[in-house]
Amino acid sequence: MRLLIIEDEPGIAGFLKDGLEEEYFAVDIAYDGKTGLDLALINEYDLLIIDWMIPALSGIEVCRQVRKAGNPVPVLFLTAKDTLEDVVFGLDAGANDYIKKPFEFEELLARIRVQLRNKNQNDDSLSAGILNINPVTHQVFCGSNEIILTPKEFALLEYLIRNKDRVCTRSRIIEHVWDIHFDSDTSVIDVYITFLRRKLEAAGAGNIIQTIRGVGYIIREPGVS
Amino acid sequence: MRLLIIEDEPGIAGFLKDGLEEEYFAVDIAYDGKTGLDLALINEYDLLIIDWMIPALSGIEVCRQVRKAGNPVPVLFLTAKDTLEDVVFGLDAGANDYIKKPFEFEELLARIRVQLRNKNQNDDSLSAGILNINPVTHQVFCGSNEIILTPKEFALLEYLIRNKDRVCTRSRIIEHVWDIHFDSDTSVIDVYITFLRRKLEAAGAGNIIQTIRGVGYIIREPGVS
DNA sequence: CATCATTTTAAGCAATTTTTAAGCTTTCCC
DNA sequence: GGGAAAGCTTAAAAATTGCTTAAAATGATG
Repeated sequence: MRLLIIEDEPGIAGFLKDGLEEEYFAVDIAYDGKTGLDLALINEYDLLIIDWMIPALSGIEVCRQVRKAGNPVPVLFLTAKDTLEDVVFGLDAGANDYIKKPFEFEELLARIRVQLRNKNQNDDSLSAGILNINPVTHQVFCGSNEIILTPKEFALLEYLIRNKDRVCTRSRIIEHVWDIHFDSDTSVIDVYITFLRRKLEAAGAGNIIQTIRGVGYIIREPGVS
Repeated sequence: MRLLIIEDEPGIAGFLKDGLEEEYFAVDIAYDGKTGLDLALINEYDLLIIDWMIPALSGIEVCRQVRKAGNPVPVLFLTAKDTLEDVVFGLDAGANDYIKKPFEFEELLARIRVQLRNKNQNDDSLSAGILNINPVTHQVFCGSNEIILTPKEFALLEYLIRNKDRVCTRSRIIEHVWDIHFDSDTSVIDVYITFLRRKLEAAGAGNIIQTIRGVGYIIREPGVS
């Protein structure tokens, strides 16, 4: 899951990036509104976290421009302000939620999960067939027995399942799971697909990851055509 | 909708103008190529109808100059000629469609409508009849069942559908899908058309790719003549 | 600092896609 | 109807892509 943080205070930005990367998000940072808007329009993020007070272009203006471009990405506002008018103003500009500074990291995480969950109209746990994964505890179950995955393995599987029944292209996987944005001839994806397939197969999930040659991979929900 | 007719025979020009104005088009007429080109460059038309044989500047030259100026306005050629070379020549010069004289007014009207409709198609998913393709996920559906295509097959189908109801010449296909810009006597296109037809037929889409002998191929939206 | 788990790189092999080439069929014009 | 040109089909060669494995790099932990 790929996030963009638009925040001018390096301390807060760095703290957020570290904390979110520990939760296996791919995180980009922009230190002013203009850069942030450019990044948000060029790349495809799963969530934007925008500070209200930032240089070059206000957070609210960034949000408005993103919406104007027809981009429905969830937006979470970070704000010191808390008067009702300001909140209304922000939500009218197209924000999905806001959180007041100072905030608990746990609360931020919870609100991020809410937004990402809304995206797929699912509850907290994601599933595909017999497979069940929990993004909060980072656990994976095949029926009743747990599959132990490394962080990268988990991130890849989570991305595939969040986008189940859709083809995930190699470039999108490398962007959203590895946060690599330039062309490269790495073969990490192949290797991790092999790792995942081996563990899933051993746990009795069968081979649910299908290859779309020349394009990418897909996990299909069985029985739903 | 504003049209420009470039046609030297006053009889035909007048007949077209009257008929099209009855259909609520705004119609300008130029009686020679030079005047027509000036008008086309100065004003903003939604469609140009150009006769092949006109004084001062040939129709094909007008078309080429318009394209050279970066103007993407749809161009419909009126031609008495119907040898293959001439049609190829015209389409390569940037024309979108052609109609042979003598023609039925109804047919001309239908072709005009096709061009104007194509103009405002900004939708993310492309379709032709029962067929639906998604350029983002590289998936193709015939109704509800998916058709698995290789990358080149997909690229070819996408190009044909993006240009549906327009003739796609072999040279344009080889340029846009294969990125080959020099003449070559390859027969890859034939082979891939065969591949595509076989897969589409098997999926129940019928034979929607029509051959225009000596020119290229076209996918027509059913229900539009 | 040494150890262990995780991640990345690289290389050989296998499978699929793409291209080439040849023979066959259809269409068009004389 | 006959010949030529254009398109269709098929099979096999060439090129590309993906899979797998092992080993090297990285990072975390005591």
